[in-house]
Amino acid sequence: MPELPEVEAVCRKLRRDALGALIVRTRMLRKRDRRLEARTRGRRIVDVRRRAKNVLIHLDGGWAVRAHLRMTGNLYVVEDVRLRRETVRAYFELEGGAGLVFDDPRTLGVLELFREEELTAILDSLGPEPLDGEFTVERFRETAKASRRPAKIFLLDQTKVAGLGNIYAAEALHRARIHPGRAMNRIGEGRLARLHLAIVDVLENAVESACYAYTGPGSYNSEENFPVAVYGRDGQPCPVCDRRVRRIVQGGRSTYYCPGCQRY
DNA sequence: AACACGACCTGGTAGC
DNA sequence: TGCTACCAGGTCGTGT
Repeated sequence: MPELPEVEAVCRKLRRDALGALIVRTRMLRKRDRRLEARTRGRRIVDVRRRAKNVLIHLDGGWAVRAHLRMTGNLYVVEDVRLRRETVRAYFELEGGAGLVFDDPRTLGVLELFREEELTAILDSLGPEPLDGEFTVERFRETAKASRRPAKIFLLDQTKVAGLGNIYAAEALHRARIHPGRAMNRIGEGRLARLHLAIVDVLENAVESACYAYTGPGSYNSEENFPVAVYGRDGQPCPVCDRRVRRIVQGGRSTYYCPGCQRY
């Protein structure tokens, strides 16, 4: 489910609710996660950070948990760890009875334990963070020039820009008025700069509404929280020009765009 | 380098 | 009501 803004919201909530907490017990309900049980017990959560769509839970002693929520994952703290949802895949029982829960109905998410040094090596392959200074127009232009891929596909590549997913890639292209099928290296300087700005704007707005509105599973990206212009609005009028939004398939996934606003 | 596909999984919903 | 088919916010690996 989550793209950068939702993952950011998750991280902020975890910092608020779990920072400094001691993990007294860990229960992994899936075999493939069991490796984490022994090594997380008795450790304290010293930091929670985000890199791209990864949630990084730093523990004392130089360990870190990398959580990737993929399509349906969610991480949150419950006051009473004994109150459990069906779809919970893992929980870290915290000192005092609260629980840090990894909820993941579709079980596509990832939980991994690393030494801090290993973690940095893995995260280094990701592209620049769009809301940090490292995502400059120059850098964006350079990678764009080197790629003939359609814009939408390019934006989903986490080594080019970190954190965009299917929704915000579509929204950024709409805001920049660029057709999702346009080859990256054929977009002119001005429009490229516009796209760069659109990515930052869309994500900043979405972070704001995600952090404000995100309260638990299934509750984000509803129309009130983040008014999408095109995503999921096949056949409905574009809020800018009133033409009907279209759905196409790129790389096996839906792309929504407005044929009126977004030109090649 | 790009593309097409399948794999990983479960659940919701539209249509018959 | 009950079945089927298709859809889903992500990523990785394989083959062409």
